Amino acid sequence: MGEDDNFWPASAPSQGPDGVCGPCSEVFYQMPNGNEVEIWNLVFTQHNRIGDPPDNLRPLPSRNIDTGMGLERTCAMLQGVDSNFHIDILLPLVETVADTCNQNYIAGDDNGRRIRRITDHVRACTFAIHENVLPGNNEEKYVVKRLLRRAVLDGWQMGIREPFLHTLPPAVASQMKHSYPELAETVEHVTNVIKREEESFLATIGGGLTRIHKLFEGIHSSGGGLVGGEDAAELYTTYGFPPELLETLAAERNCAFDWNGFREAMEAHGKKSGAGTRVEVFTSGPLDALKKAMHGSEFLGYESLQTTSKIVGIIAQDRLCESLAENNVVNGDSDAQQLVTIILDKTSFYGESGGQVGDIGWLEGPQGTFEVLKTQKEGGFFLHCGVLRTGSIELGQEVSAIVDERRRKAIRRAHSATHLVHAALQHFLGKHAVQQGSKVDADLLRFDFSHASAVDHETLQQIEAMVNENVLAAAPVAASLLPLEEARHAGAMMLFGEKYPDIVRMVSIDEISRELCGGTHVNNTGEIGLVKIINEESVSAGTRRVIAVTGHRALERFRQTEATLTDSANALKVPVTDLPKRLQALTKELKTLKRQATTQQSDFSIEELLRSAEEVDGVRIVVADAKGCDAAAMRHCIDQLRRKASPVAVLLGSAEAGKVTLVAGISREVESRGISAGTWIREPASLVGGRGGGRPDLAQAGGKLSAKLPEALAHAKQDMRGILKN
RNA sequence: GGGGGAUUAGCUCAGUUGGGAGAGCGUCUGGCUGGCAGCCAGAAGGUCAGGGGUUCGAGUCCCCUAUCCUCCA
Repeated sequence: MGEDDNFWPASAPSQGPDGVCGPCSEVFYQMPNGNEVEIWNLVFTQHNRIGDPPDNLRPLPSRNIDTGMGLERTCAMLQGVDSNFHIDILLPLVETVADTCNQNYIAGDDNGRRIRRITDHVRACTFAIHENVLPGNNEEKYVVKRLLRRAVLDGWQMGIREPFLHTLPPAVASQMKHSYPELAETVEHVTNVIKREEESFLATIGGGLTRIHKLFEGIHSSGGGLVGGEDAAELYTTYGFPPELLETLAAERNCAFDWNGFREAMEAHGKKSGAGTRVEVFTSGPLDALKKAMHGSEFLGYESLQTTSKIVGIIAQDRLCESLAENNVVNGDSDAQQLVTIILDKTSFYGESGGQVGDIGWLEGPQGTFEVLKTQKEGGFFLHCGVLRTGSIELGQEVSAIVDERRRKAIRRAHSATHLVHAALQHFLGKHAVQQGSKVDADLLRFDFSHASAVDHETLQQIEAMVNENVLAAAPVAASLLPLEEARHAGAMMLFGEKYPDIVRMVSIDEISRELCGGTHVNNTGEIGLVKIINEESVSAGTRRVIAVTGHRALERFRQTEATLTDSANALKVPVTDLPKRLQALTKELKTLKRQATTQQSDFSIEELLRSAEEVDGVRIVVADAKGCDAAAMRHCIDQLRRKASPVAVLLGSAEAGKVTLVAGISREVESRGISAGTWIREPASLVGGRGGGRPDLAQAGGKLSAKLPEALAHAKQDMRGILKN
């Protein structure tokens, strides 16, 4: 057989993709009804495909046999049923789904397929959410979201308009309880997550429906009977409105749906999105040579902050070099170009990882000093990035590698505080509030965790109180190395998606917290000093973020706040405690004054203006300098004139330091003679060096030549006389 | 990581050649009223997400930032 049938991935040699591949043997079973089912595939992985043929299959250094047998397919075979969904542990679930959807399950029809899809998706999502993979916007989270939405859509197409998926996880948990009893523990949480996602998607559909109504109106008014692929793709990519649903709605209105156009548009979108430049931050070229020579640097930073180490690598401008001489010395600030990387055989510098920032410090050699500005970790190597400050250094020299102790201590405080915050969040919000991301800097920590809604002020205070209670308790902090299984047994916090080695490092804070963590910590929580949560916010749907400060930074913050308060109180000449009351009174007063000012301004002289009015052909013309009024006040004034003295044509202007504002308004009777305020105002506006326009009944303009205002007003008056006489 | 969109009253949202910030619901006041969203009249409530730019003039156009939604990887 050819590469089409007998190769994995199918047709890989000629069509790709690049990568490992090989010939395979597929095992088929013929069902009693004559259908053939593939139940097993054996892949003899032996090639690395590079580029197009010919001669594009290179041998792999080590070959292997990868084999997979479909468990459910085999069950179906052994149980003599025609589908995975009809085996003993899945059929009951299929039937439960059918009940929930008010359907009789008929395997062969459209709804049968929908019911099976819902069954599969809700089962997958129950497990995923149980493992704390929540529906979200990227990577595995996005997969969960798509599965849920597809299932809701299937429900919608069977006439369901309410959330229903969330009623199913208990059935999944009970069906699977023999092998996965732990599902029962989280089933309530899973239910809530699914319900929220369902509601969100139904809202998306609802919101899209009005938009789609407009779309159909457009299609009908232009006489077309086709929903364009572009439109469908825009609705989908922008608002998440599923094309299948749009097609159904189109059919109801006798419109066809352009699937080809849709797929083309989606492909274009995929290309545009995928075209994002993914630059390698660190080209490991020069490191590769080192990696061949040695395994990595030894890390001693848990025990000490200073080592005597040998320089084993120097990388400058992306190349390995022998030495740095005096012409490499940098004074003052350095840019990224000038950064040099030093690699030592052993070091106490912590390399940025696990959210904890790298250390800074100094390397002191016999002929020179090197300032380490950041430390990164690449493979097993610690990269000391920085600049040469004095003298010279060269490969093979011994240096004193000294970590900035004050900063390291601040980082340790923040890191241990992070563990305390994590524990407190779980205590008050529930087990689901697990870490999603974390950044630990000097006396500053940022912690993202799963939680649906904002944490209210009171709860946040309780969390902060508990953290500080644990600080005051001066609890001992200890780290130990132990097998992964033992750590799991001890109840250590582990994160989904993290790959842990067989031997892990567990950081325990008394009985308060146990986490697998490679970071550096205080010996005793009392060293943290104080933890102050300064912010709580949303990162994206389902994820919240808290930011907290510790130690010196906490103290600094209190000082600043205090200074701000004192300054404000001094400015208002009241004691600090009276500030809120005083401010409230002031804003109220300000508001009243403002209102008084505008009303006084606008009816400054309605009567006077009317007296100066000139009547032409039954219309009163009012043109005046409204000294000091802004546009809003003049509009108000025009309103009043129109109300009191129609028919009337009004043009007011005011000038102030290099700025002229004109407003013109005419009453309805005047407008009906074909006269427009917008046209009227044009000439005077150009006289003051500006332009203007507006609606027929009200127009606005402005310019810069304030000295020309009288001339412009005179012109306007003359103009209106002329217009009215015609 | 990248593409598209959104952000206007307490809530749901209107607001197009750029020219007077609106509706419904809710709140408050007064009056009418025999009910389950009772009726009428009136009022309060807005830094149009924030910042910059273009313009005589920006909720509206351009740029940046923040947040949320959405699709792709």
